[in-house]
Formats: sequence, structure tokens, C-alpha cells
Amino acid sequence: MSKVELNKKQKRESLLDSAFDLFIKNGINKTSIADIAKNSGVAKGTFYLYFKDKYDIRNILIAHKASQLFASADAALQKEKITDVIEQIIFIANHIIDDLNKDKSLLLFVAKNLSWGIFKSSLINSKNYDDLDFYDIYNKLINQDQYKFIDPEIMIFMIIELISSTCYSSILYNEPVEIEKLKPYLFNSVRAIINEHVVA
Amino acid sequence: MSKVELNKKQKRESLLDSAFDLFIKNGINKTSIADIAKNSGVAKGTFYLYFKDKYDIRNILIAHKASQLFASADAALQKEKITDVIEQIIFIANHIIDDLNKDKSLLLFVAKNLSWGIFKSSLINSKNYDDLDFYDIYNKLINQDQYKFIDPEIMIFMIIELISSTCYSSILYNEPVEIEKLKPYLFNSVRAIINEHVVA
Amino acid sequence: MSKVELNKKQKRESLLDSAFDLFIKNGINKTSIADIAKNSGVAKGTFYLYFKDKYDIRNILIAHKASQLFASADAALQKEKITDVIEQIIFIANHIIDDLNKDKSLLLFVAKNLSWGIFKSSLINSKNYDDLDFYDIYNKLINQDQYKFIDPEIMIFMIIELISSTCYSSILYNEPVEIEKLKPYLFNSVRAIINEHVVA
Amino acid sequence: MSKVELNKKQKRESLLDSAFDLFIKNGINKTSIADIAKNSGVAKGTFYLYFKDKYDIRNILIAHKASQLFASADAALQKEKITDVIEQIIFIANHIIDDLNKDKSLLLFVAKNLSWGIFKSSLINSKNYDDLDFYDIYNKLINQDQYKFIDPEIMIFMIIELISSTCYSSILYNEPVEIEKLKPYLFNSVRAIINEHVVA
DNA sequence: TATGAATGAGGGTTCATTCAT
DNA sequence: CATGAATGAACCCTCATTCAT
Repeated sequence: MSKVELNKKQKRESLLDSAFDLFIKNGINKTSIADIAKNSGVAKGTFYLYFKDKYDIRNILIAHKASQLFASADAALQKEKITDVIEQIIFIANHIIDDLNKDKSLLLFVAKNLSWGIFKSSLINSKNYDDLDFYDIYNKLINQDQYKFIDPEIMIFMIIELISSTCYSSILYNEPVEIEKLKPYLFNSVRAIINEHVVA
Repeated sequence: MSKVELNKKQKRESLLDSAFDLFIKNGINKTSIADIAKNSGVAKGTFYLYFKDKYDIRNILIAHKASQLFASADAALQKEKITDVIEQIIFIANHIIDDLNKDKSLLLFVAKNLSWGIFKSSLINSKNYDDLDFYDIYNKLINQDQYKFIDPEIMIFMIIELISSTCYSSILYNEPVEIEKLKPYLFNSVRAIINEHVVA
Repeated sequence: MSKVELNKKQKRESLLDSAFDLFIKNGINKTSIADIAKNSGVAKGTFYLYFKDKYDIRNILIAHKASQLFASADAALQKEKITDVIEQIIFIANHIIDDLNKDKSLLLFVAKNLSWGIFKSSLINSKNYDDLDFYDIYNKLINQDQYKFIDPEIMIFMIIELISSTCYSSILYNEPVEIEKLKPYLFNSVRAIINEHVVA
Repeated sequence: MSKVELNKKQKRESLLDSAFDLFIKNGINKTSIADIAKNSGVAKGTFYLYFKDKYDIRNILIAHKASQLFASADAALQKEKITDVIEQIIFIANHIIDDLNKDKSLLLFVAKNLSWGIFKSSLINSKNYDDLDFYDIYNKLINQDQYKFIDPEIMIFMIIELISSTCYSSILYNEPVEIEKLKPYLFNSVRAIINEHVVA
């Protein structure tokens, strides 16, 4: 990679970092492109050399952060000796929830913005700009040979939507209950959802 | 109610209607207070006599629209002869999904903005400005004597979050599948969630 | 006229004056709306309460200034005892040329921007915002009973286009000759054009 | 011409072509130097190696296009057997008008920007970058021995200004009449202008 | 109560120009 | 000669909010 290309990559990443910080601190609506550029130490016009607008950078960030959450959970999973795939999924879910619980700003950002569409594009593009093998993690779970799932994509979809929407309220506002009290019910529900999709 | 009070109530409702129309037509970010006032035939300053800002009127609308969805579903339920409470819940869920499927703008508006907090305040305030006995409907379901539920609030919370978040993607983008294909899985999951909360 | 309405009229005129000054001094491209507002002592946003954009105010100004030129020439004509309509037209042309020669900035502004479309809309709208009876002057020339003109509109069109385009170069750059040397040829040409349209 | 020089000439012409295309498609104000460079397949900085700015390239283009119009008309004239010089001028005028009528974008571009100054510099520089002997054509018309003209430059000036300004409105907007209806009056006026300059 | 003119900060975006490579 | 990343001033326009009427 040439010096110029390296420089460009650094600028891009600096902008992404700045945007993330500001989105989390002030929210997207109250973050201006001028803020992002200033925070990143570049001129306002430079922003437009790398991103189309605020929502472009937001989508990239969401995908990126979601990938990181999964990758981190998967890395932790590898250190455990959990053989049952259903329990692996629960483990990953739990790990992600704990991560989000530790970093409520991240939760606020991801949950408010994550949609299935972005999640899937994140899956597909996970190899472009970072080395997270997000897609591999996903595939590994789906295509193992312990269970045979019917419509595994729908299953994953429902699990992710259930977890992300319930955690949002529970972690941020303790509504209707705090997260640790919610977890047992939540994981039972996840197990129930999985069971519906398992072929005997 | 005096003539003046009546006039004020009409203005308030006219503003709510205008705001709703514009929110679903153009989105909240692209709706200005000037738009709402103009659409409602009052002066800009008048808006501030009734509402604090755009987000104030939004929250009131979400609660209002959510109430309507439940009331409509409950009214339909009364015409059916469904005795089992679990099936009553499924019926209501299905009815609301169908309503949202018919009115995608409403879905876009409600799902993007509905949070458990707003939902609960909507429950509590349902008697203030309209005659929907939303709170009664809710209570009727929870406190019947057919089943005994553990943590019924958590149960309802999880059902609502699961349905609203999955429907959003499915109805609007057919992702990961169209709503009719999703429904069987979704209702099975709802049943599973309920079952976890039923005391034998 | 209420106090508010009077205030509004004054603001509008103040903006028109400021815009004209700046257009003449710096050109339209180099005049910003911020400049106009500032020069006029109002806030930037106020501009948009009165005009759509820079080009809106420009068109209004051109029509306005063109009207003034004609009105001034007509007023001078009334003090002369010129009975022949053709010589009346020449007198008006000459008067306008002299005015433009005295105020080269005005020439720069009007000639660069005057088009037949604007001229005609100026004719029609001349009664809206000022008391110049531009339309009456025009009609008086066309519909007298001394001569009968064929296609008088085409005649006027050609005269105006010929004069405005040749004066531009001659007055501003003395190209191909200075205006006083051009005038005899120009007026002869105008007479020739008129003669083509006179029915014997 | 060396290979390098040839390459440079090609770049220059490519930039001119691109600029012309964009000027007539989007107008000068809405054409950026970045657009021109991109359209021409060179880097932005390269533009500045050949031209000073947008207005530099515009002036060159106007002169160039005006030359082409005259050259094309003159070429057509050579195929006709028109001996009378006045009718030759009318023929050229008519030919140019027809060309502009066929290519309204060209008219828009030339008429909005052509000034006598540019026209003359175009005359003088016509030999620099292309092989159009524009100057020769001009001289041929002026210095024939059929008629003797007084102030022939003024005559040509007035003819050109009259035609270009009236055609603009007539061809583009059919105002005050369409071009074919205007032509008889216009050519009569041209003849009248010429006659004023002919020495008996 | 109701109005709507006025504000002016602030947002997004463009672009001519430079300069290190 | 050629490049194109970077600049940052400048621009247009919106809009929540105020306040005199």
C-alpha cells in the first residue's frame, strides 16, 4: 500500500472514529458533519471525499460495530467448551448483551439503528474494510451438523430482533425489569424459538 | 364544555392530525413546526400554546395510534367466539399486524418510535384525551382467570417487542421473508413465550 | 395600510435597493443573499420572506428599472412639442440612451439581463408595486392614430433589441465606436425599422 | 509536431470539447472545473496547465463557435451563385440563423455570451488554433468593389447585434413571434441598415 | 388567546485552487 | 507534465423560537 493510500485509509478511519464518538455522545441528529470533520482534524470538505453524508457513515458504523460485537462474542466462545449449538447461540447472545450492558452508549447507537437490512449488508461486506470474519461466524452457526434447522435465516432474524429490542428498554431504562431479571425469560424464549426451527 | 374550551380542543386535535399526516408523509425530521401549523390552519406561534415541541406531539401521537390499534383489534375480538386467552392474544396480534400491513406508513411511524416507555404511558393516559379504554383491554387480558401468568408484564413486553421489530422488516422490506410467511413462526414464538409464563 | 404592512413594504423596498446597489457594484454572481440582507439591515432569513432567491429579486429589479427608464423618458417627452410619432420614439430612445450613458452601472445591469420576456412581464405587472404607468406609455405609442403599424409588437421588439445590444458595447467599451458617433446610424436604423412597419 | 506537443494539443482540445458540452448542457454557472476535467479524462490540476479559469475557456469557445458558424455559412455561400453582396450578407445571416435554430443549445451559449469584443478578438485570432479563415471571409465581404460602404465595421456590428439579440428570443421562446415569421422583417431591417451605409 | 414577521445560528454542500507526489 | 487529495471559505437555505401587535 502506497503512502498516499495509507494516508487515505487513516483519514477514513479517523472520520469513522470521530463520527462514532459524536453519535454516541450527542446523537446523530445533533452531530453535524462539521463536528465530525473538526473532531477528526480534517477540513469539512474532506468528509465528502470519503462519505456521501451522515447516514452513509452511520450505516457503515452500525455494521462495523455489530460485527465487532459478534466477533468478540465468538472469540470468547472459542475459549469455552460448549458443544451444544443451541447453548453456543445462548452464549453468544449473553456475551453480546453483557457487552452492551457495559457500554450503554453503544447499545443506544446500535439498537436504535440496527435493521435486518443493515445487518445483512454488514454480513456480506464484513470482509471489505476490516478483518472480522463475521460471515464465517454466522455460517458456522447455521451450517453445523448437530442440528438441522428449518429456515435458519428466519430463526436468526427473530432472535436478533427479540434480543435487540428487549435489551434496549431493559438495559437503558430497566423497563419493564432490569436486564438480569429479564435474561432467564429471554433465553427461554430464544430456546423456544430455536426449537421451533429444529428438525427432529 | 364551554365554546372556548371546545374551540381549543378542536385546535389541539387539528394540530395532532396535521402532525400525523406530515410525519408519515415526510418523516419527523423533514416535518417542521411551520408545516404542521400551516397544514392545520393556525399560526406558527399557536403551536407552542398546545405543545412543547415536535417530539412532544410525536409521543402523544404514538400513544394515541398504538391505543387505536389495540382498541380496533379488541373490538374485532369481541365479535369472535374465541374463548382461549392465548388464542385471544394471537388474534389481537394478528389483527394488529394486518392493520399495519394495510397501512405501511402507520407501521413506519409506530414501529420506529414505539418504546416500552411510551407504550406504558399510553396505557396509563389512555383515558385522558380519547375514549379508548386501552387500559381496560390490557387488564382484561392479564387478569382473567383462565390462566395464571408469572410476570405477565414481561410477557406482554416481550411479545410486543418481538412482533413490532420483526414486522417492521418483514412488512416494509419483505426481509427476511414476507409477512405471511413469517406469521406461522412468529405466532409459534408468541405461544412459546406465553407458555413460559403460564403456571401449570 | 396598517403599521405592519407599511413596515413590510419598507423592508421589501430596502431589500430591492440593497440588491440593486450590490448587483451593480459587484455583479450578480458575486453578490450573496447574505450581502443583500446585511446591506439592508435585516437578518438573512428575512430575505426569504420576501423573495424566492437571487434571481427572483433580479427579475423584479430589471422590470422595475426598465419601467423607470421609460417613464422618465416619457415624462421628458411630455415637455417637448414633438408631434410626429416616429420622432417621439426616437426621442424616447435617445433619452433612454442618455440615461444609460450617464449611469453605466445601470446599463450593465439592465442590458445584460433584459430579455423580451422580462420586458413584457414588466409591462404587464407595472401596476403592481409602483405607480409607473408603463403599460399606458407603451399603448399610447402603439395605438395612436397618426400611423397605422403592421405588427407593432415586432417593431418595438426589434427596436429595443437593436438599441440595447448596440448601446451595451458602444457605451461601455466604445466599441466599435463611441455612442455619440453611433447614434446617427442607430437612429437611422430605427427609422428604417419603423418605416417597414408603417402602412402607407 | 513532436509526440509530446501532439499529446498536449489533444488534451487542450479535449478540455475545450468537454467544457462546451457541459456549458450547453448545464450552463456555465453550473459547470465546475472538476466536471470539465472529469469529462475530459484528465486530473483537475491539469486543467490549470492549459487554461486560467472557466471564463478563459468560455471566451475561447465562443470565438471558436462563432468562427465555425461563419465559416459554415461562407462555405455554403460558395456553392450558390449569388453575386450581389447585400444578398450575400443576407444569405450568410439566414444560414447562421438556420444553424442556430437547429442547435438551440449553441444559440443559448453563443448569444448569451457573444460580445463585440469577443467577436473581434475571434476575428483576429482565428488563425491561431484552427484553420478557419474567418478573417478572410470578413474582409472579403467588406472590401469588395461592388459597393462602397461607409463605416462598414459599424454596419456589421449593428447587423450582428440585431440578429443575435432578436434570434435569441424568437428561436428559444417564440417571442414575440417564431423565427420564420420574424425573418422577413429582420432581413428587411438588415437591408435597411446596409443601405444606410452604402455610398451611392 | 392568537398571530406571523423577524431572527440568526447552524446545517449541508460545492468548488476553485494548491501542492506534494 | 500530470495527478488528485486536501483545503476551507463561501454559499444557499431552513427552522425553532420569540415577541410586538
